[in-house]
Amino acid sequence: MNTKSYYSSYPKFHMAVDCIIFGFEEGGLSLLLQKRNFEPAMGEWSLMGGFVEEGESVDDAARRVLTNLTGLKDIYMRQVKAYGEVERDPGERVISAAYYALIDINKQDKELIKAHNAFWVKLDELPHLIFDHDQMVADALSVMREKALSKPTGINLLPEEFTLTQLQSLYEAILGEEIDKRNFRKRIAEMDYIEKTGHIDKLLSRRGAALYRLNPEKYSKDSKFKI
Amino acid sequence: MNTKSYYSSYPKFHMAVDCIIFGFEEGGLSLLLQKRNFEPAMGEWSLMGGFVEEGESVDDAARRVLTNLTGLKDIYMRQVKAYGEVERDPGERVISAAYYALIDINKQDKELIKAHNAFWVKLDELPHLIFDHDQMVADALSVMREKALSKPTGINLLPEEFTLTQLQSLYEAILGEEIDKRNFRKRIAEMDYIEKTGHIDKLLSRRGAALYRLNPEKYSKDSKFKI
DNA sequence: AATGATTAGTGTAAAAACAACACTTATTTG
DNA sequence: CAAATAAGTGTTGTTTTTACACTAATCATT
Repeated sequence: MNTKSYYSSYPKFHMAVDCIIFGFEEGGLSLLLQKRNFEPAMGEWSLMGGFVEEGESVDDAARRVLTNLTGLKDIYMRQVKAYGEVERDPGERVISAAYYALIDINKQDKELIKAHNAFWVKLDELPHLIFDHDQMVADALSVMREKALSKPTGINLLPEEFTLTQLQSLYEAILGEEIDKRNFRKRIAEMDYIEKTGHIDKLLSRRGAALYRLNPEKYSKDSKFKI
Repeated sequence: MNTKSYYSSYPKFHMAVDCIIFGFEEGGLSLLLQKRNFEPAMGEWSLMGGFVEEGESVDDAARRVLTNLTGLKDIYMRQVKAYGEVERDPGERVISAAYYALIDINKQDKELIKAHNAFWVKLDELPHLIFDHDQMVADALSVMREKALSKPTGINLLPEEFTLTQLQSLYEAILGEEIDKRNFRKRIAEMDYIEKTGHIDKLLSRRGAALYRLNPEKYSKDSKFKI
């Protein structure tokens, strides 16, 4: 019996991924958006997306789209959910899985971004996006913030060794709110896998600041983290 | 220009839904599983699934599968995520979105279930499931429990008017752990949208117990709920 | 009528977590 | 040597969470 025939009577659909690419810089997050210079919805703003290819997992498609646009590889991406309304894309039916990523706003291939007519837009200045992309962004933000509260998130955007001020800025950007410095440091001090390296940074401040790193040997999925 | 042609060069995929149907009864949750009497993976255990049809949203496909199996309509279902590994179904490539639902284990169409060769299995006695269905169940449980901690969940499984003991049993089943009675009642007392009706249940206990109901007019998405 | 069984209903106190808050220190620059 | 800058540090009050045990009402049994 030919196993390829079990499902042949069922319909097939275009499957896409849409990437919510958050860019971190001191002061807040931005989103990498595309001003569409192609149909459909030419001239409007949208997330960066792409179609899943034969023989490619949906996760891999998301990674490919991210790499094509930014040149970055091996970036943590997480699926938010799939969006499957019939008319979500008015052109033709497409089911799309949304993924988010968080990257350093200064570490991507500017040429590639320009070639795709993509721009960084601050989170609090977002234009209206096509289709259900506004919803995708809202969902992704909520998932990412939820995660950031209970797992170290985005530490890979900082240098290998970082100051607590840098770490706090990262968290303030992700959460979109200010954090009390003393309370923040108290909480970090409880996590033994974020450890002082003994090195001192002399570039970011006059006084100098202790450098820390995340010790991957001490960190596991069950390690406690609470901001 | 024919809008139907924008995407025509991209591949298409079978799109399925898999339903994690939790059944509530005093004492714990069960899962409605299918002992497959068809290929592929005949004889093995799996979630109840189905293919998305032309002109049908993915959400609607999940609702249809639930209705076909249980006879139940208008049940809250929530998507967990989409699963898109290339080889996840060894027969042929299928992308699947997982949805969970929580229903009353005594309120479904037993004939339909029998016709589908489906059975209720206690959560702590689950067999190994085919493909990535174990992962789907784990993910769904985690999403549902997360939700139950911050939103009233499953109250529709109780009678219109219910006792606090019933509500506590529901929550103990969902969370899979015992809850302190006094602390539980204290927390419920803080939610003004769960209100005493003034009626007394005389069936479930000798003493009789005050009946409560969820007042939908007082309840909104932003209402506080914390177990 | 009294006893036993069953489930409903109730409060307190200790511990832990969280939130608010301001000054001193080290260093560089002018 | 004064000014500027960012790092670093504790305490206190408030809120939240947890642990814990007895009385009340009713029905069934004898």
